[in-house]
Amino acid sequence: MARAATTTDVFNAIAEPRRRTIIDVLARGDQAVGQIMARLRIAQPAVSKHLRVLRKVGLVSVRKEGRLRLYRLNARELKPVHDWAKRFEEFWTHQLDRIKDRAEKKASDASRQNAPKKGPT
Amino acid sequence: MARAATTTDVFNAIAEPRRRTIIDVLARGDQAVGQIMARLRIAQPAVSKHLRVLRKVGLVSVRKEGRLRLYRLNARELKPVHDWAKRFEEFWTHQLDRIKDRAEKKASDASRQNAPKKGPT
DNA sequence: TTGACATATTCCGATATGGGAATATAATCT
DNA sequence: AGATTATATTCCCATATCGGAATATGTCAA
Repeated sequence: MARAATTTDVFNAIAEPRRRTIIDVLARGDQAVGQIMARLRIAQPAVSKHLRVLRKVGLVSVRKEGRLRLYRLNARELKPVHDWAKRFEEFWTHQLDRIKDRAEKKASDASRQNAPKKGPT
Repeated sequence: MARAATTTDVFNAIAEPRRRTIIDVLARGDQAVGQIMARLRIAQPAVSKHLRVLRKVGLVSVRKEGRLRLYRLNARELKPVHDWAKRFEEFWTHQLDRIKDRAEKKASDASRQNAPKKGPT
């Protein structure tokens, strides 16, 4: 198996930094491809390709207006990312000592399970 | 240019679901490769390879204990992910109407810039 | 129709992937 | 030393990537 497609899920889609930038740009309001192109300073086909990926994972939607394609962010698709990352928030917001202690305790439990030779205490 | 390496940054590293699972497992305390292997139900070389990626981006560190390699999560490296995703939190926590309105307003500004022909109102 | 503009798609190539299989390294035991 | 256990590395390959260049599609204007 090779690397999962970028269109597999949101996590894969946002791995590419330019796609995150596009998301940032769209967060300020719907934009046409040309505008995104201008902000990102990358060629038009590249922008279209990135937008396609974002569309496939549901992060953006398109609407036609004249010859323009206005893209809209569907930020709710980012919730899984936020939810997942949020579970680790305590690791940098709380003072670290308690976390470290807890981790060390569990760690010694773990090593005891697999390496009983290296006696505890 | 091809796709960025998985070791380029945290966003690329966590795109792979098994690596996120490893992170989840390590969040409960340090673990040896064998334990991770058991939880993920994937072969040992695969685990080692994933751990290598996580190490390269600083998400985990290793410590030797006998023949074991105990891996520890360095969750603080996930802060950028959380910070980035958090900026969109309002999009799903607040009631959507205001957000939508704001987006639509900006959108019409945008389209007016590039497509004055399709004059609004 | 012809032309200009906005965007999408196709083709190309260099590159990295992730898993499996085999092998290497390291630590420990007998 | 030899055997066993734990983990890492190497080799292989099918696959998808991202950007660039070229081209296709679609919309509006003269």
